[in-house]
Amino acid sequence: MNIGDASALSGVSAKMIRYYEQIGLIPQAARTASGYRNYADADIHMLRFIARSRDLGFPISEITGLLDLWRNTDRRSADVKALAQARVQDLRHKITHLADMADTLETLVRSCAGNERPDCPILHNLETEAFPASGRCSHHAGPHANLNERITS
Amino acid sequence: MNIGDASALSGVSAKMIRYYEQIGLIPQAARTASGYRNYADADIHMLRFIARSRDLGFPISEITGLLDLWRNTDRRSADVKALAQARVQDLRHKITHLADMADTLETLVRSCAGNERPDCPILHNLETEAFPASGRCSHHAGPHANLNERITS
DNA sequence: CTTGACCTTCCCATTATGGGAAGCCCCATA
DNA sequence: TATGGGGCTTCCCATAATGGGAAGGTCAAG
Repeated sequence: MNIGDASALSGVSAKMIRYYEQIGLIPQAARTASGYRNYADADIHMLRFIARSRDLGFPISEITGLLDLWRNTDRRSADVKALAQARVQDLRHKITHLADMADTLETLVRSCAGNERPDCPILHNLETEAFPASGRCSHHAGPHANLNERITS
Repeated sequence: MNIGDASALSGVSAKMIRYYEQIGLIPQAARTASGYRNYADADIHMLRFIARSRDLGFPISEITGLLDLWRNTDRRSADVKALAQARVQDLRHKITHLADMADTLETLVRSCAGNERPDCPILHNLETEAFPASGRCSHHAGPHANLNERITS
């Protein structure tokens, strides 16, 4: 099966399949004589597993471990659970952060007349709110600080 | 005042100050004879405004407009409010998405024994959950689809 | 005058994804 | 059989915002 079919069946774009192969998330695909990648049903299965993992917020760096556990029939379900739990915590953390921003902004929005006059508490807040206080921080984020995890809608 | 002082006073890293200048978010800084950037209090003010805007989740692309409104004393507060409202909506949308993922994962986590045995409903779900259904989508995200908005903690 | 702290520019890395070009391959239809 | 269109290959580029680090100039204090 060519990469186009694998893509259609797994829901992972051909671009991404090649990328996953390139970064070593999935093994090198078999090739036909003319160089076309060739996939079997087991590969589709794996691609779907990856897609679903991405959907649930796992970064690729964690999916490596997830795939290892998946393939290892001697795994301990506790290990899987631990990975998932960490992910949930991370998600909750991000949600809290976003909700804090949204709440603050919403409060400001409600306090703004939203008319033809120029005076606006939103701008006032942006202008004067304390900087060393508040949640602002410049320290290095952890390995999973990014939020671009299959959130495309 | 040199860039280091401007950074300390505004809370924006020197790297970012240069970057903001480079992409045109802020005007070219004045330079001393030897080429050092020179900042005045008004510049610090502007940098703080930007930092606070980032804190509240505004992407840089929107801060341009925010700065314009800030400087324009003929502005209508309605325009500011509209920008902020859109931002709130966006944040809520992202929160919903993350919460959906977290809830699904949490359900799976709760159903997993987490012991020495290999059987695990989490892996089972990742393996078999339908792909065309669920929230998976490959369509292009809008201009503000990224979630990397000063979420570093 | 030296030294160390600061500044400059330039390049690179990050995350996951898509766009697009140049060129080869394969099959169906004329 | 020839040809065309669609699929495949690799390679480079862009995204958003941020930091790291190197090579080299500058400034101020000792």
